[in-house]
Amino acid sequence: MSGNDEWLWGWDPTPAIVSVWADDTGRAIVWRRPQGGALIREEDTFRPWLLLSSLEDLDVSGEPFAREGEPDRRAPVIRYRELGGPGALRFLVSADRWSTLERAICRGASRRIGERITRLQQLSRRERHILPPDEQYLVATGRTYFRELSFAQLRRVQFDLETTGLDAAHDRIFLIAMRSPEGEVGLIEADGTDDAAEARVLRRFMAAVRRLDPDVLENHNLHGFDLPFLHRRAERLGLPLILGRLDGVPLQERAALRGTRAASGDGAASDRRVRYVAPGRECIDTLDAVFRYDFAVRELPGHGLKAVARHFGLAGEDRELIRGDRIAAVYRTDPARVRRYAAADVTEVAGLARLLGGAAFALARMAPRRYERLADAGAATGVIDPMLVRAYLRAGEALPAYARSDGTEHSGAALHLFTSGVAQRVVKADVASLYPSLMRVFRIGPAGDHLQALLFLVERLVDQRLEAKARARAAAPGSDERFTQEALSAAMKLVVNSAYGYMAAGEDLTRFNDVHAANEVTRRGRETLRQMCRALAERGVTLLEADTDGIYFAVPPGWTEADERRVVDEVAALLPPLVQLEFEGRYAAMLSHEAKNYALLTGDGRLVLKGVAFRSSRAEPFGERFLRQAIACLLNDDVAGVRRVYVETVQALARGALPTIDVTSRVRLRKSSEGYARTRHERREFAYEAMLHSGRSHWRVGERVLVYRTPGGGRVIEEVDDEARIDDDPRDYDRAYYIALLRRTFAIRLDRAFTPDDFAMVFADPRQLPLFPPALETIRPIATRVEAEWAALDDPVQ
DNA sequence: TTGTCGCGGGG
DNA sequence: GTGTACGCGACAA
Repeated sequence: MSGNDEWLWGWDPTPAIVSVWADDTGRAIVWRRPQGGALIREEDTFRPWLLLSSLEDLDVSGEPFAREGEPDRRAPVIRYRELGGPGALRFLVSADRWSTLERAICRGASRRIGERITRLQQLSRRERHILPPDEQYLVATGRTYFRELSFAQLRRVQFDLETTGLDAAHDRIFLIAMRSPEGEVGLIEADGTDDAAEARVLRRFMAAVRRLDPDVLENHNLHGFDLPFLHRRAERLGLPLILGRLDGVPLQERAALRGTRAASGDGAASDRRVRYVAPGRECIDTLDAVFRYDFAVRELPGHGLKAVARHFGLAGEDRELIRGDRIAAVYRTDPARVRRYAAADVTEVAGLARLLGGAAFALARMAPRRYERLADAGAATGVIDPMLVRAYLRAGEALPAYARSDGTEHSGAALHLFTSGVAQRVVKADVASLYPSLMRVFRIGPAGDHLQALLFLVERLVDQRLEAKARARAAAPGSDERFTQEALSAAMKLVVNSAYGYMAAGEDLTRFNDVHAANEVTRRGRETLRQMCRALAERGVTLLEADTDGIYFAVPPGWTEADERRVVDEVAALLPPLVQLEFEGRYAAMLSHEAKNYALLTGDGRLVLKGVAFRSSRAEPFGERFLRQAIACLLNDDVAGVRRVYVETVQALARGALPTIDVTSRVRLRKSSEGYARTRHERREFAYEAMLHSGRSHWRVGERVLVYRTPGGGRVIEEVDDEARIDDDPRDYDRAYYIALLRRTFAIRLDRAFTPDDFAMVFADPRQLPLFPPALETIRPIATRVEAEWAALDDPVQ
């Protein structure tokens, strides 16, 4: 083990920390659950601290202070240590409590700059580095969460509110579902509709939280809906909302960009955004995990609980679905349905949290931050920055000041479209973790990081990740150990892949960002991609598309998979060590439409669509289905089939044979009916006109509807969750409009596959031309070289 | 047409 | 003492 592994994992061995609460008085409360058993609460103390670039403010403050370890008769409570190295923030100043530091430094600073300052945060960011108390504690002690504890040993409770609406100003909570760590679902229901009944629900909820005593509270959109709603209702009812482990301490606020708008004292909405904190417990929002997941994978149909649970196979066959704005009404007539619905919610959340939550859990073993902060932080600024700060302080080195921008723009990755249209025998090759590899090969790290701590983190985490993956493979499937090692591996991957993003982060975001270093990484990346493209082209393949770290190319007829692998290996051998080009997959055919927009046909006949041109959640279902069918024919070299699909779709539309649902698109109403009434005379908007035309003169902001065009305007179909009412099928849609739309927005996505004349023939109006003109037989899909891209292959990289 | 802003989710 | 994505639609210029 390398001595500097402290930079990765901290150094204090205290196991099983499940929550930390620290305050300005230097008191820290640490909750631990060794081996997943009984909870232990420990009191600790620490000296609140900050970093300063000079001691001048302390000097002029008149407050006695002294270097650490230096005897002084006046026994000052403020002590400092001067850190080494070239960094600007070189004085680590501490006191027995924060207010002592604040008073002294602010007094001095006020004198120095001739302006009254009362908070240390008011000092220029160049002059100080301040962490919240819990992070001061974790950085100073080298402790981290969850040592020797598995995810399964955490006590996690899920809860979900059912309310009469979305607006906490007048809607109420009438039911709360809870799921215990043992998997039991309980319901707390209102026994009336007045304040007193709702207050009883809240009190029973607080008691249940106290009794179950979870380390973690979870729900989907917990920070966006449930906690703010609870907070607001409790405030209205004059009830202190105590969900944490500190006696009598209600929910606290913390600033968070992705939080909800805080109500200022007078009740008016302020610009400040907050998230709520329950001291002693960690509030984990599965929506954050879903975002983080989909950011990398980009596969989810939506981010809502129901859609995600279904996507991951967590939803039961008989999952109860109720449209959001019907829940309260359904509860009055059929409460059992709402109970099943709420129970399904908490059950799915528990599954989702386990499925996607491992990475954040593992991150909390590394970075000196609370688990709930690591779950919602961006990986670069939220994880790496605290780790680097801890590394520097551990090494006794000063932190650099925020680098002033010299105006250099950040330059990005390369993207080349070499060929558009249809290609057969397609291979995908890519470099795993290109940017971290380039950082290692060329020793590219931030200029201000003279300890090269970021490079050290990347190198050690790449190695340790291989070990974690091996341990995961060795563990029994489904076991705790397997889960833990996979989670560690995922967390390490997240950190490694964020190292580049960390350097590219905005100038005030991180201590060590460096746009020049980031640009050097992308420049090397572009160079490497270009080198791979050239080397492949020299070996007789047809380049199709190259993006950042991956290349699609087509091989000549007669090549076997062994030939394909051989060229990839040959090209891989030309690259720097550590930059590993891999054979990623092979496909029967590809339709390349635009850069990042293409369709692939796999060897076993599956169609994979990528890019907004082919995957749009807003597209009308008939168009989406047409695209899938037509592209499947096209990639199977069946042009007559493309024509047939087109003709059939046109005819079905013309006859009104398609159900109405197939021509709808999904919209969200952002203006209220009153709001739209005010602007309607200036500007008519289709979705609202469709509402009015359907006899819906009142709606709520945020309501989702399915809209479609009729000859006179438009109409709407309501949705029950993601399911439309299938009995709502008047088929009064504007047939000519949808036939035109089919060609204008869907057929056009196959235009790269044909010459203009052939395209006109394949997609000719079947009502004016023969359905299957004989010339169709001779039409073959084409591919077109983008000559400029090929020519530029030999240019020097910018 | 082009640029800026806000959303994504929850009942 | 907070800090992202990315692509899209709505709206303003």
